[in-house]
Parts: sequence; C-alpha cells; structure tokens
Amino acid sequence: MLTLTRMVFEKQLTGSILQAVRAEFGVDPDPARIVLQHTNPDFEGDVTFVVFGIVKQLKAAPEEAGRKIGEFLVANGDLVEGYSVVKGFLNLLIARQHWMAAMQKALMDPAFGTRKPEPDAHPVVIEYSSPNTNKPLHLGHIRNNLLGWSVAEILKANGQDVRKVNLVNDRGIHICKSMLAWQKTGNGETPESSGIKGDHLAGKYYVAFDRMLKEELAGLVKKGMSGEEAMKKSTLMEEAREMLRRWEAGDPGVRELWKRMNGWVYEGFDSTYKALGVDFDKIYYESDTYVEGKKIVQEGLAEKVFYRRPDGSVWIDLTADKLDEKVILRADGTSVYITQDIGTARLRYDDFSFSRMIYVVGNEQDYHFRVLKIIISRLGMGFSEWSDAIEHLSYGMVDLPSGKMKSREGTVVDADDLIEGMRSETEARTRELGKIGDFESVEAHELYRVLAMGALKYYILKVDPEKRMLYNPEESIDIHGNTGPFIQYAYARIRSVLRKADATEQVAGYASMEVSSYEGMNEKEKTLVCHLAGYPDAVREAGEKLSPAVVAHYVYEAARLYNQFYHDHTIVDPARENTSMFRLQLSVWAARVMASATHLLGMEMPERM
RNA sequence: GGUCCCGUAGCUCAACUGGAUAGAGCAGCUGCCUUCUAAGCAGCAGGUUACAGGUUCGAGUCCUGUCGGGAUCGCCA
Repeated sequence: MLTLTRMVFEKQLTGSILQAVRAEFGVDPDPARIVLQHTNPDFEGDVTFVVFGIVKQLKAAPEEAGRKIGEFLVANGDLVEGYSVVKGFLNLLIARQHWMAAMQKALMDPAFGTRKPEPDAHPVVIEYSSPNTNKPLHLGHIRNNLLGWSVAEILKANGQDVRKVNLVNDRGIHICKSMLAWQKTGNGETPESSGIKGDHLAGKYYVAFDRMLKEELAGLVKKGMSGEEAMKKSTLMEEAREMLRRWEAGDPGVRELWKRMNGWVYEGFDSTYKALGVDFDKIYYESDTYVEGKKIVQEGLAEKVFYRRPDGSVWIDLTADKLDEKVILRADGTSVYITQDIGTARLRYDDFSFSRMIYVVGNEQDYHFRVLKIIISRLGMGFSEWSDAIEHLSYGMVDLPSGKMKSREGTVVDADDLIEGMRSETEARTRELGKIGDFESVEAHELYRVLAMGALKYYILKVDPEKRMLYNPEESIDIHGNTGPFIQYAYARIRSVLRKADATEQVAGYASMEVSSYEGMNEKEKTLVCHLAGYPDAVREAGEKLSPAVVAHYVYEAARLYNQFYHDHTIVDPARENTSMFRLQLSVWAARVMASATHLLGMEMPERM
C-alpha cells in the first residue's frame, strides 16, 4: 500500500471501466463504486481497481469479473497495456507513453500542481495568530501562525482568493495590568532605554503585576480573608479595574499610555512575524470591533434573539441546540469575548463579502465557535445566510516532553527564544559538518536561518492540525530522516547536479529534450514519475482538509524517492546522452515540485548546503 | 457530572476517508564514500492498531460498551 501516491489517471480509468462493465455485463454501476487505488508495490501494476465494490451488481465472481474488465481495457484504448487479477483486485499497468506525456505536460507548466484563480469567486477570509498584547508570542502561537499562513497558501494554490487577517486583542483588563505595573515600578523604562524587545517589556510588567498582586493577596489572606474575598478587596485589582473603566470612558492619560505600550508590543510582534515569515492583508483590533458587537447586541435584543436579565446582563438561550445559556453582555454593559467576535464577523463581511471565513484557533475554543455559529445563524440582518460560511480550523495543543506548557510554572516556550535557539543550533551543526567554506559570509548566515526555520516549520506542520502534538526541542532541530533539512538537502543536491549539467556541453540542452524519446524507465524512475505526477492531487487534498500535513508528507516522500533514485543511478553519464537528459529532466521536475510544495509550508530551499 | 476530542512499534508521526501482508523517521544493531553533496542509501529487529462485542466479501477506519488521557461547561480571552 503506497499511501502517498495519488491516482493520476483516475478520471480516464473510471470512464473506461464503466465502459468495460457495460460491454461485458450490460449494467451501469454508480461511478462512486469504482474504487481505484495505487497498486501495492508487491504486485505488478500501477493502478488497482477494487472489483468487490460492484461484484454484487455484476452477479459474477470477483476474479472472473476482474479478468473480463482487464481484458477489455487492454483490447480497447491504449491507456492500459497489461493487467493481472489477484483475488478481487484488478491490477492495471498504465502504458509507458502516458507517463511520459504526463511528465512532459508537467515540465511545460510552470505552475504545475496549482489551480488558476476562479474569476468572480468571493474571497476566503482566514483569521490566524490573534495575539493578546500583554505578552510575547509563545510556542502555541507558532503552531497557530505557521498553520494559518500555510493553509492560506494552500487555498491560494487551489485557486481561491484568500485574505489573511489578524485580530489583535488589544484591550481589556490584562493590558491594564501591564500598564499599572509599569506606572508603579517602571521608572519610565522603554524598549530603547532597556534594550528589551517591546512585547517582552510589556510581558515583564504583566509578570510584575502578577507578583505584586500575589504578595498583596497573601497579606490579605494572612489577615483571615478567603482567596476570593482577597481578590475583591485587593487595591491592585481595584486600580486595574478602575483603569479599565477610565480606558472605556476615553480618559486621555490612560489612552495615551495604552497606545504607547501597545506600540511597543506591535513592534515586537512585527519582528517575530517577520522571523516566522507570516503576514496579513488586514489587521483588526478588538478595541474597534467590540463597539460593533455591542451595537449588534442591541439589535438582537430588539429582535428577541437575546434577552435581558433583571441585573441588566444580556443572554442567549441555546438549550434548543443542546447547549446552555450564554452571557452576551455583562451587567455593567461591558462586552465579553463573544460580543466582539460577533462584531468582528460582521465588519469582515462588510469588508470582504466572503464565501468562507476560517478561524484558526485552538481546540480549547471548540465550544466558543459552536456558540458563535449558532448566534450568527439566529441573528437576522443579513447574518443567517452566511453562518454556514464560518469554519473553525481547530488545532490541538502543543505539549512539551515535560507535559503541558504552564505560565504559572514558567514552562512556556517563548517564540523568539525558540527561533534563536534553532538558528544557533543549526549553525553549530553546520559548522561541525564543515561543508561550507566561508562561515562568516552573509550567505552562510542566511543558510543557517533557512535551515533552522525549515526544520521548525516542517516539524510543526507535518502533524495533522487537529491532533495534539509534542514539541521535543531535541527532535525539532534534527536534520536526519523525516525532517525539513532532509528535504532541503535533497533539493540542494539536485540543484548541484543541474549546475554541473548546465556547464557540461554534451547534456546542456537537456531542457529542450522531448522526454518520450527516452526508451527506458527503470523502477526507481517510474516510482518517482508516478509520485511527482500526483502532486496536484496532494495540493487538492490538503486544501479540502485544510491540512498542511498532507503537503508535508507528500514532499517528504518525494525527497525520499529522489534520494533512492539518486543513489542507485548516475544522472549525468557522458556515454549515455539520452538517459542523462531524461534523468536531468526528471530532476528538474522533482526540484520544482519540492520547491512548490515546501513553499506551501513556508519553507525556503537552499541552492547548496 | 453533561458535552466534545484523542488512544497505532520503546519514542514521534503516516495509512488516499471501508480494501491486499498497518507504513516512515528517531533510538538500537550491521553494511556502503578515489565516481553527480554520506545532512545520503541499504539491511536487521521492533505491532493482538487500549480492551470487549457488533455491522460485511473486507474494519486502525463505521456502531455500542468498557478502560485510559485531554479539552470545555466563567459576567476570562
């Protein structure tokens, strides 16, 4: 079972098989029952038709049916040149010239594997990253950012018009805590004066607030209060709440400090985003969208979608959908998380009139998005018709070998530290190998960056998004086996071969060679051709599943197969001009597919390493 | 307790959505560099797919139950 090779001639074969069945048995099975799969390498053939699916309808034994269909396919048309039947499996051999034609066509298409944009299609909006402005980004954000960016690229490759958006949670009690601690203990410290990156500086004061609060609470508890009581009586908490009220009231002093500190944070985020290679078409700020949310709540109240409790809080009853009642607005009239999400959704619809909106958010918020979807479907006002367009791309948590990341226990892995650690570790390993001559050059340092980020991105993205994953620092910087650098290495070797071929007079014209003039095709070559021809299907499947892991597994397999081919066969052999040129063409194709696929993962490919 | 996810080799991940003998990598052991980059290739070993039933030509995949792990059920985000 070769799991990662796709069905290249599926359409033609399905048609031919239907034709064969009609001719031999006089019935028309449902095309959905024509199950094709790649032939298990232990058997001879390229594509296997699973006869079981239609055997009942044919009223024939599986083997006999397989033989008749196989015979028909060989006799009629030139696609199938041989067959064999094993139990209920009809193994078909695709004629060589069809593989060659597929390869030739791919070589002539610079965008091989991707689909052209559909004209007039409504855009797909994808939200990812969505940080809070009180702390720097951590490992969890890295998974989110890499996933969001990659899924956006995959959808683009599937012909969709994609808009990447970010929603910054820039307001609320958390940022007030940082502000307050900075006022009290900061002595005017800035990123410039301290040399600390802006987001880390804000995080430093968030932590400082937490420490001060703990001290105060401990004191109060010592005086005999309960934990809950102490939280209510805490002057620090009261000051933070007061600051939030002043912020909502538009107090100029508070607003100015808020803008200043958030400005530092954005500078810090920008540099992390740049290092990760992610970007956005539009950034939304919660401080803008929550106002829209509150407006919609009023409209929803008028339409009786929501109801008000005596204390003034606003609710929605979701028991009909087997959920419970959810608060939409606090008793004091301030908004909660979901309030602003409703507002943001409508603002985005006004902005983009999207056909889909995908939220890349961790699976701990599955419930939240179920609720959001139902609320939007219940609201009138042009809402309900697009509630189906809302999708939650829910991904699993990132664990560490020591267990879960916990901010309390200080086990949270900082994104910037992680990236820098990967880079320096990659540098050390590359130097150890001693392959590149000039370690001080700009190119060398660029290579360390490319390899480090390639390792990190591949390590994160190869795991199916919906699954919880383990981040093992040791393994993430590995360069052997199923890793990013393994793929980069395969690519760099191809580029090296091609550079030499370009300089070799005898074969320098390989690019214009008609591949069908090559008579051979050994096993390794064929396996590679087969796999490369399946690239468009991998892109399509990744788009359907919103899963970069599909692309990751595909491209790893491509690199693995190429390495086997490279190892077993000499590519440039002056004594065999035609063979050399075919193998160079095959190498060009492999390199292009690898470059294209890894681009979808946000990886860069080195010319040499 | 209610709801929802997950359980595959010692470890990290696959398995084309029901198809053939469940595949890779890491870790372990063994080979292969005077020849296009050995960051590579090949081999050995490693499995009752948590467990028990069921559905059918066929189940890691679907259904029921059990056990184990996680998330969520805030006027936090």
